[in-house]
Amino acid sequence: MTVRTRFAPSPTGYLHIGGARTALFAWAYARRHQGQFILRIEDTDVARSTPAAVQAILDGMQWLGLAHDEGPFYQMQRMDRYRQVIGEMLAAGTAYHCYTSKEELDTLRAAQEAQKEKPRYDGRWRPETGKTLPAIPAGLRPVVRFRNPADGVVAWDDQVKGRIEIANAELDDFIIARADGTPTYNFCVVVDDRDMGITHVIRGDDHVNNTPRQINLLQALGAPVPLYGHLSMILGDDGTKLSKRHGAVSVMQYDDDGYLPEAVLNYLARLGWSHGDEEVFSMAQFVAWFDLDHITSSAAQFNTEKLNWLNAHYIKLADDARLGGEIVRRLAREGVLATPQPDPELIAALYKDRVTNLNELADCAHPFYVAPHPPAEMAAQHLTDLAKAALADLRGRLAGADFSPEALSKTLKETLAATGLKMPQVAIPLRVALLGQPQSPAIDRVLAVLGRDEVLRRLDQVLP
RNA sequence: GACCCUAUCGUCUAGAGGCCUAGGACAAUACCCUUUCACGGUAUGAACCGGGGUUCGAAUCCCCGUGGGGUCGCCA
Repeated sequence: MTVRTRFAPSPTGYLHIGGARTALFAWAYARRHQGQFILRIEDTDVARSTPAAVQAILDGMQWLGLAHDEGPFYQMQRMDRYRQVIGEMLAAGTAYHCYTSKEELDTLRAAQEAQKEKPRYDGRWRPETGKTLPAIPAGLRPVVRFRNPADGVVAWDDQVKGRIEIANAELDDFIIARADGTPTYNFCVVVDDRDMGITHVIRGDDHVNNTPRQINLLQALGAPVPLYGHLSMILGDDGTKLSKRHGAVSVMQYDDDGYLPEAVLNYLARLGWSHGDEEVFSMAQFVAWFDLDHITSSAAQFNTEKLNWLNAHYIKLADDARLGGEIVRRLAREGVLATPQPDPELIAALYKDRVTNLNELADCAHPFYVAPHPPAEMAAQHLTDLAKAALADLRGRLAGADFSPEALSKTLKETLAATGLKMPQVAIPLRVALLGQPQSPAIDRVLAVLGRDEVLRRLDQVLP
C-alpha cells in the first residue's frame, strides 16, 4: 500500500509555524515511504477564506521547499461531490434533516450549561423506530445531521498518542450540511480523505476530538479508516499559546526576519521529534530517519535562541554567492543600492561566520555601500589626535600600497613600527573612520574589500 | 463544568524495567584563542511534578492527586 499523506490548511490566515511543522511531518512521512504528499485547501468557510491567504500558504510551502505531489485541491470546487454523498446518506438513513433553529439550539445549549452538562444536540429530529417526529415548521430550511451511533466506543491507535477511546455517548449528531446546503468541515474532510485515498492523517492535536466523529462517518460510508497521528501543539517562547503577540507566527515572517529555510526546517524537525542525539541534519537525512514513533506527545515550547543558533550555523555553510544575493535583496528593501563594487559576495565571506541572521549580514554590509558618519561621541573617543596621526601615517603608505590582505597587513605593521603604537590602537580608530564602528572582521580584510579609492576617500574625511 | 491528551535540566529532547552516579543540544557561567567584536575550542552548574502500588529492581508499568494543554459552532 502506498502511503498518501495530506496537508489541509484552511486559507483564513498565513501559514504559521505550527502548520508548517505539521506540513513538514506529513511531507517527510510520505517521502520516507516513497508515497505521495497531497495539498488540499479547506476553503468551505467562504466568509473567512481569502485568495491572499491561499497564496500565502502556497508561498510558505514553496519557501520551505515542501513540494506536493498532488493538488492543490480546493474544497469549494468539490461541492457537487459533497452534495452527492449527502444525498446518498440521506437515502441510506445515515443522515437526516433537522429543523431545529439556531435560536432553539442556543436555548438548548444554555439550559445544558446551566445544568453543568456538556452542551450537545439532543436528537429531537433523529428518526427512531416508533418515534414520532415533530411537525415540520413552515419556512425553515433544514440542516443535515449525521446519525452518530448511539452506543459503543470509537477507538483508534493514534500513531503518536497511542490508543484513544471515546464513548459514542459523548458524541452528538453533528451537522454535515448547513441550511444553505453547504457541507461542513468534518464531512468534507471525510469525503476528501476517502476520495483522495489518504492512508495517514497527520495533523494537529486540536483535531483529536474530531477524529471519532470522522471515523464514525467513514464507517457509515463504508470507507476504510486511515491511520491518524496527532501532533501536539507548539507554544510560544513564553510558554503560552502561540498567537500574533509572538511576532513571527507566519512562516514568511521568518524570511523577512533573516532566517534561512533550512534553519527553520531543521529547527521544526527537532521540535517534537528526535533521532537520538542528532541536532543538525539535512532534509535528506531527516526524511531517511523520520518516523512517527519518535514524535513527542506533549506540547513543545518554541525556543528562538536555538533557532538562532541553527540559523547562524546554516549561514556559515551557505555559499557566498547566495548570501551576496541576500545582502542585495535586503539592502534594497531598505532603499540601499548594493553596487557591484565592493562585491556583495566578498562582504558575505567576510561576515558569514559572525552573524546570526541575514538581516544582520545586510546591516554589516550597509557601511560598505553608504559611507558612515561616526557619531560624535564615538569619534571623540577613538579619533584622538594620536590616532589621527597614526591614520595619517597609514594613509600615506596606503596610497601606493598593494591591496591584498597580506600586503595590507605588512603596511599596517609599518605604521605600528613608525608610530610605536599597538595594533588595537591603530585598528580600532581605523574601523571607526572606515565603517563607523569600533568592531569589524580583521581590518586588513576589510581594507582589501573596501578598496583603495574608498579607503583613501574615507580616511580623508576624518583627517584634517 | 464534561470529555480527551499530557508531565525528564530555564528550553528542545535521549530514555521501550537493570546499560542512569539520567545522555545530547540551545541558553547560562568560566577559561583558552584573538588585531577589536564576534566565531571557534575546552570546562562547569542545571532535571525524572507529588503520593501510593507492581517488581529482586521503576525516569520507564498501574492507580490517585496536582499542574499544563485541547475540544465541546449551521469555524476549520
